[in-house]
Amino acid sequence: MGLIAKTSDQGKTVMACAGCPIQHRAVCARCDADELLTLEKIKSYKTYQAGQTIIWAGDDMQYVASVVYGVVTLSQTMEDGRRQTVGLLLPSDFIGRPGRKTAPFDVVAATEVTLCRFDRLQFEKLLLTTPSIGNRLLEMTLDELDAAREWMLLLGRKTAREKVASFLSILAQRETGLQKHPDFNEPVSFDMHLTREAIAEYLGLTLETVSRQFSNLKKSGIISLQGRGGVTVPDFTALLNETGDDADGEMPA
Amino acid sequence: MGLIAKTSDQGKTVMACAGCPIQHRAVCARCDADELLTLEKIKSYKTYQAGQTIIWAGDDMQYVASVVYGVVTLSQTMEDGRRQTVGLLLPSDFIGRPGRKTAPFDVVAATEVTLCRFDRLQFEKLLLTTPSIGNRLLEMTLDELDAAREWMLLLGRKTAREKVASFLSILAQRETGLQKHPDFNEPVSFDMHLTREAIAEYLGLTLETVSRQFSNLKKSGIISLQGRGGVTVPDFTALLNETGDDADGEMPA
DNA sequence: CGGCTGGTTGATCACTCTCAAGCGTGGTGG
DNA sequence: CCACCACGCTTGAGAGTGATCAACCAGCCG
Repeated sequence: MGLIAKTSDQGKTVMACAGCPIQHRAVCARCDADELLTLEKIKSYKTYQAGQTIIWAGDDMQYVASVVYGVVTLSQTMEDGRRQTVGLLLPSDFIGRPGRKTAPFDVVAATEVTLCRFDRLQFEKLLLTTPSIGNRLLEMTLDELDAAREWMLLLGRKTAREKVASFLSILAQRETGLQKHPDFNEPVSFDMHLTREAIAEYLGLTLETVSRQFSNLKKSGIISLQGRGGVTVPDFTALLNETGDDADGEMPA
Repeated sequence: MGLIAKTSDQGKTVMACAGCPIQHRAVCARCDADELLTLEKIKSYKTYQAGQTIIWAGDDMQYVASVVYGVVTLSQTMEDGRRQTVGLLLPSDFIGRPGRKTAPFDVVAATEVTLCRFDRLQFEKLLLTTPSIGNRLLEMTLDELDAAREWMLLLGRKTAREKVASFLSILAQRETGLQKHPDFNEPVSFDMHLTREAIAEYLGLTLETVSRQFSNLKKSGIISLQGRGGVTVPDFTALLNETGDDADGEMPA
């Protein structure tokens, strides 16, 4: 990917911020050269395998981090094993919160994941003196709050079919980087990365119901599947019609 | 309530920040005397009647605001009328977001509500120069994000009975200002303020199901009702056992 | 008194869950 | 090389929870 990267003697990958693929969307997006230099001093990269739990709910968090590659989920588990995924973090999203020592949720690598980590205490100190980070973090947190609230509508009110269609349309938009007015008539293809079980945990369904809805959408000609996570949407507008959302251009702001 | 208050000639109530009941929890909690003076210049109070919609989704937001008295809900509506409440704002909670011009959700006064409003543009300017506001707002937003994610577990995975019990326990804690280790054996009484319909919109249920679950909890001796919103919980631990959450001390941080 | 609003309760329906069997692909070892 | 197993996925049958439709009740106000 044309990154300036090398592997240090501790086995941790070191990259220059300059070549970072998420530099213009991450928490550091508005930092100037000096500030980036400061961040470089306290950052470290770490890669996790698919399925690995990065932090367990209740654990101490020594780091905050940005997702560089891969998909991370935040999940909650009830005593009897019921699980709900409460956040889906894609590259440039931020993990952790200044001022909180313990993790409120399980943080799980859904695919192979690379994080850009900052020591939490040093990051907190930096926040006090660097408004460009604090303001960007506030902005990202407000966006995530809006997204969480959108998701509450899905969880509380949508049917299984609408949930699956919404999931696919959101993934399609984020994965393919569709902008505000994509060509709705072009077929869209992408990879889901997630298992049926992970999808079910996110949608508040069982994996069987998710599977059935995929079959239904396939039967309706809304999507087609190519083994192991591949999806093609021949007509994106048709998919949007299945989500239950306002048909007309309510694209993410 | 012992407030330094008077009504101006425009019919708007004016209060000094000094006597404000939410001063130590609101967005201005960490402001010094000078900063409060600046805020006083751009603030105005406004009261709304129960049931009134303060802002419709999509409307321009001229103000951001703090809730001073009353209960405010944020809700989303689908084309066919399905509605989901995605936020319950109590006194000291913050409405609106810097940097966004239009409201993403309906903002509704569930009870009579008094807001302390700030002109949005002036507030945004203030944010750039006053880290004590920005940091407090970040903190509050992160708390709301955590709360929203807790609610996602409720919406996605809990049974109707667990939802109603969770609602009551949360309300009990916020309404009575219970601290981390309240006396669980003391009876707790409070007022729900919300109609069955508003509760149902928040819990992702129908009002009939909510009503039935109240009846069930009453039959089980978990709660008793005294007409028009009054609730008594004789044994708070018994209520917590019905929420599906970890029984042991998982109090909000 | 009658209408209105919010709440309760009942009967039935349907969507999703649960339990269970079966399929396909990829990996391992005899 | 093929048998076997493991894992993720699909599909089916039946059960259960909550939605829907509907009647009724209580308090309030004109």
